[in-house]
Amino acid sequence: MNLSQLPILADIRPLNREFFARDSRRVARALLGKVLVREEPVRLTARIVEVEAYLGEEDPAAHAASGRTARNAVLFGPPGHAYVYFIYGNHYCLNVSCEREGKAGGVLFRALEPISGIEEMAQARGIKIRGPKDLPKLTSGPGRLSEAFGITRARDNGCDLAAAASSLWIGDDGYGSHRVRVTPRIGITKAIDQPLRYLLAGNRFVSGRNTSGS
DNA sequence: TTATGGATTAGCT
DNA sequence: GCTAATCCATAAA
Repeated sequence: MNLSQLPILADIRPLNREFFARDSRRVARALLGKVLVREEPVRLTARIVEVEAYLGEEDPAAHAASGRTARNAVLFGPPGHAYVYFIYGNHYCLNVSCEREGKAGGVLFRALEPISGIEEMAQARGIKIRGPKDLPKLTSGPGRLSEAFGITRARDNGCDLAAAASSLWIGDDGYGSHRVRVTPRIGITKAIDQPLRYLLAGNRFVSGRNTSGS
C-alpha cells in the first residue's frame, strides 16, 4: 500500500553549499518544502515542514552559546553539515550547520512529511501504521523523525548534507513553500520570546499543539 | 569526581 | 495535563 499523500518524486537535486552559508534564520525559512533523503539501506524521503533556527554565541538557547566544545564543533565548522546530539537519555535531534566556517549557527529539524519509505520508517519507529491518521507518529517531532530515519550521533554527526553522495542529504524537488508561519521556539527555557520557529501553515505533520490556522 | 538538567516522548490521569 | 524514563555533556567541587 502507498499511504503517502504526495506523489512519488522523480528528480531531487542537492542544495548548494552556499545555500547553508548564511544566517540560520534565512536557511530555516528556505529549508521548508525541501526534502530530507536517507539512502541506506533503502531510500527514505520526507518533506521538511517545521524547523527552528539557532544562532551563534549570542543566542542563549543555542548549543553554541558557551563557545566551541567537542560536542558542538560541527556548528562552528563548514556549512551544510549534520549536527546530531543526544537528548533526555532517549532521543537524537538533527540539525544542519549554517554560516561560514568559524561562525556558529544551525537549523533544527522538527517535523517532516513522509513521502517514500513509509514502511521502513514505521519499522524503525517500532509502530504499526493502520491508516493515514497514524502517519504523523512517524516524523512529527525532532526525536521521532530522527528515529524514523535511523539518525544517530555515531552514524551521522558531521555528515555532509549538501552532497547527494552522502547517506543523508537534503534536496530540492521544486516544491513551492508558500504559507510559511513563524512562531516562538518550542521546548526551550531561554530566549523563549524570539520568533525563530518556521513551519508550513496548516500542514498536519507539524509538531506541537497549535498546528491549525492559515 | 560528582551533580545537574536538557532543542523529547509515551503513557497515564 | 502531568510526569517518568534515561544518557551524557558540561559545570562545579
